[in-house]
Amino acid sequence: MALDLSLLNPAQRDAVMHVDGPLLVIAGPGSGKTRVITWRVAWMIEQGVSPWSILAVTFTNKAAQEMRERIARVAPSDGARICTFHSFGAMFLRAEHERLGLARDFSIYDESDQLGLIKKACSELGIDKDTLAPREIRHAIGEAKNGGITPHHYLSNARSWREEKIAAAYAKYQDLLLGNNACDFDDLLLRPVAALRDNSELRERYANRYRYILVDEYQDTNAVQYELTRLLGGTHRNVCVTGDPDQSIYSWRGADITNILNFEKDFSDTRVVVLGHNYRSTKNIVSAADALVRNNVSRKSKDLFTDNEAGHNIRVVMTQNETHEGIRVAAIVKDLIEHEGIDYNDVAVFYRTNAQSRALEQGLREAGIPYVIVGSVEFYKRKEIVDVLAWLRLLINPTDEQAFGRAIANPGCGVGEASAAKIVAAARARGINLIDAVRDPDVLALLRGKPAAGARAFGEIVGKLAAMPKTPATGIVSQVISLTGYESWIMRDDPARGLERVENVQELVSDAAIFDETNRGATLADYVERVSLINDIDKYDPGKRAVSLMTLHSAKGLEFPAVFIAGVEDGSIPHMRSITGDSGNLEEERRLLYVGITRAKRFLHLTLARHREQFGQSTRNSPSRFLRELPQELLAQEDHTGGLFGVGLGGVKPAAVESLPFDDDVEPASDDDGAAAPDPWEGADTGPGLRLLRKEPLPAEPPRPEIVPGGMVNADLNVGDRVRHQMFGVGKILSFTPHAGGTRARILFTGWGEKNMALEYARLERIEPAR
DNA sequence: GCGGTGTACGAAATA
DNA sequence: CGTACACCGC
Ligand SMILES: Nc1ncnc2c1ncn2[C@@H]1O[C@H](COP(=O)(O)OP(=O)(O)OP(=O)(O)O)[C@@H](O)[C@H]1O
Repeated sequence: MALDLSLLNPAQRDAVMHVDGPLLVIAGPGSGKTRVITWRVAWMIEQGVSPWSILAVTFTNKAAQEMRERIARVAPSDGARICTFHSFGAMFLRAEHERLGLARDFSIYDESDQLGLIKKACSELGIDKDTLAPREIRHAIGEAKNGGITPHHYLSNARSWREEKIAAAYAKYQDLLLGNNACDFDDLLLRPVAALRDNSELRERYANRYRYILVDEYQDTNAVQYELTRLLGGTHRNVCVTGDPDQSIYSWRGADITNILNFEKDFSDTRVVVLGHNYRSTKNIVSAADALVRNNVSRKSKDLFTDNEAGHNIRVVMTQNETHEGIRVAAIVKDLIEHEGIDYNDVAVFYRTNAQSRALEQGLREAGIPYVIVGSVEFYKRKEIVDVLAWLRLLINPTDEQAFGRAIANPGCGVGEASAAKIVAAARARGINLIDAVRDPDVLALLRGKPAAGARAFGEIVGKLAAMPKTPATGIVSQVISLTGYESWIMRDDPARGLERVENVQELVSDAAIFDETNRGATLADYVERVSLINDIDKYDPGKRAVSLMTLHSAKGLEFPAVFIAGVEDGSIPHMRSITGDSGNLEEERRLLYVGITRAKRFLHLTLARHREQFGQSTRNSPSRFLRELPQELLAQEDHTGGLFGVGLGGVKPAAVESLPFDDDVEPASDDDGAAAPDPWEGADTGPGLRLLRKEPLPAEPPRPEIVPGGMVNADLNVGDRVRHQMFGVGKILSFTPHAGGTRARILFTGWGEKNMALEYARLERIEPAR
């Protein structure tokens, strides 16, 4: 148990043994930062610091989990809080919910919940979603929240009609969140920060509780996380932050690299430790990474070196398309396993976007290579899972209208959007929650026919579920599935993929079971909270021998003996949006590749596909510009395209490829560009020829038909008339559209937004225009 | 009003 | 290609 500090180098030891006062550890990749953090915590505990007073914040749940385990192995660390910023926020809000006017079991809204709420806000405010896209509003709100700007603030700074609308939507959105007893991800940080800032008693209490604070990946903290760190640690100043400006890859999420650059100013007398000795990778890999990142101009130069052997060259594998890329990767994996003593576990494949995993998976699968997707296209985001979770969320927080809407629609029970809205409105009006509302005879009396029967059935089920014990979580989860008949509904609703989706639902039950197992005494609320904060699922079989697939972003902090980076092409790495758009940040793309490269211990492969299917059509790609920045003598190029990529990268002719195990492939003859010739199509489409073909601006749209065709009962309605609707109240007619068997009217209702309805079904009542 | 169906549009990364 | 949503029939 005792720590053997001789296993650390002098710089690492300095950092580990620094207990009181601010500490900044700038750690190059593979320099033992993780080791330093875990040992430092262990050291503090050994020095008599109570684990209870330690707060270690990591960036991902995976990192938190790993750190918890590693610390537990070297010190009795029970009681230390090791978590992400967001779970700290959630914990804080739960503990302080009362003083913050929040229900204890508030819901945590993810992006799609947010979008739903924003749409609702727009609709209630009469904001047309074609003029102002809900996504844009969400983006604006996110940005505002990251900068700590309140709706009120936003409005007073609004410079345009557009910004005023966004301000209104922001305010409404915030209201709706409140009404639903919900927080979005940003609120999980913002609300604690506001509370700690405004309440010194609270701040002192928390600062006293957490007398030692560690923040990992500090280069990727945003303004709010920075504020939180200062609020908690500003007084006692026992704050240790670790990070590497060269590995900052989250600026798109508001991460601000100046947080780490200014740490020394924020905390005077900071002890600074720089770790530059890489213990992870071969010389060739370290040199390549170092050469690459030196191309970043806005960067403080920093040394990265290693005593490890030179190792193998970096293989640059050029393939024809993404399928071919998958096949080649699989072939090399097989070769590594057969000839290099590498195990499946030792191999990782990284890519820029989740969508790229498909072809790689296929290649591995067809070669019989086991793999796992780490942080996959999030399990908890699949429709069938979201549906079941909506039921769970509703049971925990019966004021959650988003959850209610989803639960009542899935499985479909004959209650549509409008009837659901009616129940919601009735609940609001009566000040009761949604579960009570849907079981209230007076509320049910507002509906008739199919919706009424459906709502009654729904109410019975949800009532039964609400009465059940909420511990353990698994019981309720399976009850939801069986009582709602969810699985048979899926099979009926989507026969093609029904089976797969049923399996996913089953997997959710196992996930809950694992949760119950590892968190004895935890409730359904705990499970729902965890699910809201984590988007990856506990796999059954963590020790499974398998190749890991993940995005470059989720690779941060990990290491593997053999690494593949797929799609090293312009447009992918760097991503298209960073090349074209002005918001793009090429340096961050370079850092992303840097992070990927430095995950490799011994074998590194960069693969390229000449063609890639995107949106159903083929694109042609050039090698990543970053390849030219790597020392060419460290690269071993392998062309499996028959010269489709043209001349070698960086102007160096491809070296005669060493005899490779895969040369017996039949390569289709190159049917297009020859080796040195420029692509015949490239550059041409920007020529003047095409510009002449540009379409003339479209003629202005013909005026909409103003008058109702067809002799309906309501035929005397006109655009602009005010009408009353049974459910939506008073509204104004915007337009009519003829359709088979009658007429539809687009009507703007106050408080409900725009609705499109068939006149023969909507029992509209005309109100005399007030003249 | 509900639910089925056709189509227009769209995906960078994560808590 | 896959999905979200607008549209239309009942
Ligand atoms: N003093 C040391 N002597 C030998 N090996 C070490 C030493 N310190 C760390 N290592 C090894 O170096 C590797 C990288 O360490 P670690 O994962 O802590 O790096 P890191 O700085 O967290 O990397 P990154 O910032 O890239 O995530 C690990 O395999 C670790 O065991």
